Amino acid sequence: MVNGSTRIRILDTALDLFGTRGVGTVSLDDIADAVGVRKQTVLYWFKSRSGLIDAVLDHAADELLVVVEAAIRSRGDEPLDRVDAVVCAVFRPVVRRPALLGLIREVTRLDESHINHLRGRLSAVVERCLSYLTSEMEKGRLRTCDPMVLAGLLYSTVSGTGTEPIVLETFGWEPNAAGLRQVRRELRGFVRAALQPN
Amino acid sequence: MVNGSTRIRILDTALDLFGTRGVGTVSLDDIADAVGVRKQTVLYWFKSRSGLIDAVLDHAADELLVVVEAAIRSRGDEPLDRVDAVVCAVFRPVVRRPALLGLIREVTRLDESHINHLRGRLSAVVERCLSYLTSEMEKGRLRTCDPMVLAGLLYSTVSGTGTEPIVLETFGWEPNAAGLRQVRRELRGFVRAALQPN
DNA sequence: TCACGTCTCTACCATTTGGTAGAGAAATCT
DNA sequence: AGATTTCTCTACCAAATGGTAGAGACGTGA
Repeated sequence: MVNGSTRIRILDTALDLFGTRGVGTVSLDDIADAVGVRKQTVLYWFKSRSGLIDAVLDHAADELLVVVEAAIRSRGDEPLDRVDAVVCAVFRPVVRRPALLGLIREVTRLDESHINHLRGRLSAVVERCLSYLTSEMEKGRLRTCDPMVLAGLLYSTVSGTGTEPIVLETFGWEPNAAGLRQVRRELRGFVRAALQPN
Repeated sequence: MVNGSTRIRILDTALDLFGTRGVGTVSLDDIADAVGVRKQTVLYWFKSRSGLIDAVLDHAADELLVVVEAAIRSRGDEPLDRVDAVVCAVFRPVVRRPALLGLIREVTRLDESHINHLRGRLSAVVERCLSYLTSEMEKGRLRTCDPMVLAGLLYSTVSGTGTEPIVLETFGWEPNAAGLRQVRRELRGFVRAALQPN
């Protein structure tokens, strides 16, 4: 009953492949090869491709939740600082594990059942963010707007920056450590400017 | 030598399917079925799957370029208004042809040759945008920052909003005409606030 | 009328896909 | 030791994939 190491390795590898190449284009054989195992071993641990996808989504949600929760609690009272902390927190996986946000983004290509699965896992954090944004707007400490759409915009901006290095390269950006810091700095400035109360 | 109608229909259908379901998960049979024709007809018009992909990317770039070029010229001198016009212009396909931005976003999943192909088609517009942003920043009429990264952020924000309705739904958004207008309004406000000179 | 280019079709093919069946090694329990 | 559970393997399979070969229908120009 122990081990789990093979299972975990499959999960990690699948997350990377799904996130970088897209769920639909990665076969069980691809994953098995990358892990160094046969496809049938993958099917032993996860009863079907669809089951594996759900498990990987769980895995990704877990990783993301930890990061975001920690960031929300970390910094003081000022809302711009808190949002900034979350932005930075979400930006970290962009550097360390690009596949993570790439996978979340894949949600658009999945079918209803997987979408609902992931939604269930993320709804708690979403609720927290929304009520936080709402209350700070009411206090006049954030630019007033529709918090729901604002949250979506924030997500899009951060996730797009992280998951589309190729697009940024088209705009002339150079993909190295210094470039990444630069992108993060501008991203924070952009978000800050967009949220400033008027 | 005339006709072309079948070719165009294939191109249009492929754009829609590639853009909404992802390039990697759409087969030639899928496209042929949707057009109402056999796979071999598709392969008559485009010598291979890869050739079709390039042709579809061209098709998409054309459609996008027309829209953006028109918007850039359309409005007065004030940079915030111009950027706003471009945002609205890019937002229109979001409503009318969601697959268009979805396809552009697929670039991340494509291989080098297709990426370079698309880049070649879009580089002119990108250059124009960058030099415009730079000059307006120098005149102090836009918030000063790295124009390259700013352009990337703008793209991410608009494209993310348009291509991830499912994510927005997770935040509670309702996908109907009124909801779309709401999203566009907030998006414009968000961008305006982020670009305001300080 | 005949030849030719245009367009779509049927018939195949080798490869890859997700998935099943079940054998065999190794550890764990009794 | 013997029995059982855990884990990975080989050997298949039916369906779907991108692609080739080539026939036949169609209109157009000479």
